[in-house]
Amino acid sequence: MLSLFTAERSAWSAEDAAEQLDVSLSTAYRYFNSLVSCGLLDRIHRNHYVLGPAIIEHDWQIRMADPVLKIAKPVMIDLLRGSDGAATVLLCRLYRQRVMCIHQETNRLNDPISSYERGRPRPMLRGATSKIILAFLPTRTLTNLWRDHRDEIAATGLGATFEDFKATLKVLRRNGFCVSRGEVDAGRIGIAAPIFDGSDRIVGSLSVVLYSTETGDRSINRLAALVVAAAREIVWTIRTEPQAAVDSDTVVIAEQRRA
Amino acid sequence: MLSLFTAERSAWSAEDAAEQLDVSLSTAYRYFNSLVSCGLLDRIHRNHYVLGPAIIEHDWQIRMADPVLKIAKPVMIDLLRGSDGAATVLLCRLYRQRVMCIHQETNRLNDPISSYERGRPRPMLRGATSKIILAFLPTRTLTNLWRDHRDEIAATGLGATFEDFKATLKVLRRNGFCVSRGEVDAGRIGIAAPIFDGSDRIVGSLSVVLYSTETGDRSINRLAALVVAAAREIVWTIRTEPQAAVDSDTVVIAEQRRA
DNA sequence: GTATAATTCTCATGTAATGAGAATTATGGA
DNA sequence: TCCATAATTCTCATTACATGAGAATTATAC
Repeated sequence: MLSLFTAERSAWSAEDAAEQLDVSLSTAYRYFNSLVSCGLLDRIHRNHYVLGPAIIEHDWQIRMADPVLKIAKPVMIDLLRGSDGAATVLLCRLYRQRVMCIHQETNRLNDPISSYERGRPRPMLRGATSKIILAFLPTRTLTNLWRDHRDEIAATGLGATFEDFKATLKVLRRNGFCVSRGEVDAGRIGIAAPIFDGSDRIVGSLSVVLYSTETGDRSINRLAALVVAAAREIVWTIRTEPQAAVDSDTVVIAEQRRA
Repeated sequence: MLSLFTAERSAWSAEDAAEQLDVSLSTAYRYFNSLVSCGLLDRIHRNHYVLGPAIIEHDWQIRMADPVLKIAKPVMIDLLRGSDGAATVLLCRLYRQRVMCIHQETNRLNDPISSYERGRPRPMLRGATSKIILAFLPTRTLTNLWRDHRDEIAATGLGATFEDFKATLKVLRRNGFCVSRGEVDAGRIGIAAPIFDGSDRIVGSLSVVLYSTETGDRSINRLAALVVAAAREIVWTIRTEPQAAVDSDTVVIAEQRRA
């Protein structure tokens, strides 16, 4: 039911929801009432239901206390310090065949470098942030992607055939990081490294976005190494200390490990 | 189930959840699996469940497309323009006997004036943002608040007896806005006006937070009038044009009405 | 490779959801 | 203030699903 609500359609009537979900009107009202009572939806006006305050509250909770973010944030802040000029560091993840930004740190608050925003779905096939994830996806998933998006894959230059596509990704995989130029936002360079879960499955990526005009090849190489190291640190910490991430001493522990 | 997850306890095991919810272990796993499959929860590690990516995504959707925010944002931006010096404009709402910030606009991105953050629960009894809401709560609700928080209410100076408490709120109500100094954040002044729903029930407030040192009495009076007018505009627009708020021309309509 | 904790599955029992449509309520306009 | 009407809630027979207990299976870390 919650997935009815999107940026394209932020409000629903009970009647429209009933039709969309193929349930009766009274069932739709029941669903709405149930979700309104726990705050996930809100009724702003007669027959207008929207996403509710519990979403906002839980998002704050994630920002404040999510174990993965607790680990990743200080690492991202360090990475930002290691970047010259304007930079944004992104932590993104795979979700629903899209790449979504989970957290960012930037040194340009007043003038955003990147179109990535927390929660915003981004293209799966463009940009270092996404391509480094692609590189580590299982073949089965790539097969599905190829079947559904072959024209777009070809258009991005990732490969005109499935074999080419896989070969391109294999190179990225061997490389361990990905550099892209202007694929999502013009005049930007993205450098990204993969983030894995405890079973070595790809779950996301860590990336830095910079202005092309401020970034030479020497910087790119230096930063790529920093990004890869930072991503590894995040992975390793999550893997070995998931419980510590829940505790309020996490930042201290992470700092000690880095020293 | 979702309400298990708070800033204080961001991760749960199935066993702890089962105990907390007074259900069997297999039922807890079922709940977890159901919520993980729709993205509201995530499993970050063996036996570690946290809030999931759907929350982040839906929060982005709210920020992008919520009908109330679409109406309120331009009004808040205008109000910010009418503020001298450092200022933050807050849109807050009542939720679960707390006041929660829904949106803010500030001219000090690098140096936050206010401890209010989107999604963060704030005190119900301190600060203009909350007190103007209190002023318009039904007596039944005030009675409950008095019963549960009488010492704190007295400590804030709102009233040593229930009658005093109600009298204080009546003054605020008559006033139509509230000014507070340093009640939530030291060295700050807050000026707030109420936001009502379509049936004239209090649902939130619009406020401006400023540095005390930058703000004289003349400014306060001028801004109070601006805040009250802005809040009224928001209320009126939501009430008369809820459908328009969903359409992408909302901002245009709101601008035309103000001209 | 293996012990063990975590997780999934099975099944009998118990509980809740659903749709259709009547009854009630809230709202906006005259 | 009144009233028509859309929105919402309620009722009830029917249908479907949830639950707990505990066995079976899987994943993980050493």
